[in-house]
Amino acid sequence: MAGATCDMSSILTNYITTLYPPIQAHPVPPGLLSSLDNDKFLTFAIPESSSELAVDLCGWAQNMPNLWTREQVLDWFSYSIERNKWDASTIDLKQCDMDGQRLCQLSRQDMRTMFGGLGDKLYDHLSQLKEWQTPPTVNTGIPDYELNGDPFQWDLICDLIRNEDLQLEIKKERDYDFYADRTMDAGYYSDPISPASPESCASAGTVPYSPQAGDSSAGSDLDIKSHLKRDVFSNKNDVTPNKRRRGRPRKLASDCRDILESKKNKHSARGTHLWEFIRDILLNQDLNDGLLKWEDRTEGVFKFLRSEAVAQLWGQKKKNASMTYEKLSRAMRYYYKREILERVDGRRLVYKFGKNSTGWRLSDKVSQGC
DNA sequence: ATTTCCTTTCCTGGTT
DNA sequence: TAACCAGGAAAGGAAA
Repeated sequence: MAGATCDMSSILTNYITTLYPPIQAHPVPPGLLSSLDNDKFLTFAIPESSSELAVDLCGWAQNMPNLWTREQVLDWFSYSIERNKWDASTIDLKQCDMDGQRLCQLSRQDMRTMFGGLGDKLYDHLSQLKEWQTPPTVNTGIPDYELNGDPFQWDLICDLIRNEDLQLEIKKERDYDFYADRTMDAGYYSDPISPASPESCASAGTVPYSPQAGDSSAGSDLDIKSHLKRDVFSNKNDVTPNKRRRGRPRKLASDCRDILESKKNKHSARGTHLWEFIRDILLNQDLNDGLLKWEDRTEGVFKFLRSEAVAQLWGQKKKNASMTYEKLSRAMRYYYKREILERVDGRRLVYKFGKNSTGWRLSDKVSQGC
């Protein structure tokens, strides 16, 4: 019996690890990892301007704005509205309905006319993105990281490069064999929905989706690489050292992903939301192992096949051994009100993604292994 | 220190 | 009878 429990635990652990691999599992330069374990990490200087720019780079500047689809343009508007804490009700969404080419043709005055006070901010942000999209092809002499196509790794780098001390660490490590002759794995493209959003990570470790596939931000790995190098190694003059980041310091966790997650979403970490956890299982059919299944893929209807096993998995992720389907389902029912889930009446163990859930639609992600 | 969000836990009562 | 559903209430943890 004990053995069986142990086996189950082992299976679940493996499952969790596979679905949400700790970032340490990937090769990260030793200097960087040691810095993560250092308390200094919590109080490192975060230069506002460069950090925000770095976030943008990691999220938006991976595709030429003039190549954005209408959906991507809308996503960008949405992101910008939120980023600037703008009252969305003052924006006529019809004005946002354009593709990237049209967007890039707008002058500052056009933006002002269309979006009022937000127009300047939009124009400036777009200009920054366009500028970052045309980096000089200067060989910095700095070896690349091996990212293994893992978006968490990208996030880690994005996070680290905003940190002056870590920049020094990186330089110290520049001759370390670890990076030597490494090349970038082009297996991942970040989601434009929002920089480092949960959605962008939904396909993490699953199936990279192609920029040609239509909806997502594209952009070559070379673009990103150039951006990273520029931010890490070229913008030293922009840095204001030892300025503490606003708000509560991030918790130092053994799981580096937690550290990264804390900045991505107002209140949640990637995969921490139950509905995202469920979604990710559904999108990882190879790992699903009969836990959940799509009843109607296009409508977002799914069914729990092994409800208690899913609950245990959720509990394992939340380090809560007492999680049950009863409790999990209560949390699921709270999503009805927020329209993240919709009721499916008369069907046991069946739920449906609602309009406020993202990342599960076939149009959201092409080729997610579903 | 406070507020907000997202659960988690417990519960009662109903349905399949 | 067991399993599940619905939702109220209170509380906890984390982040802002």
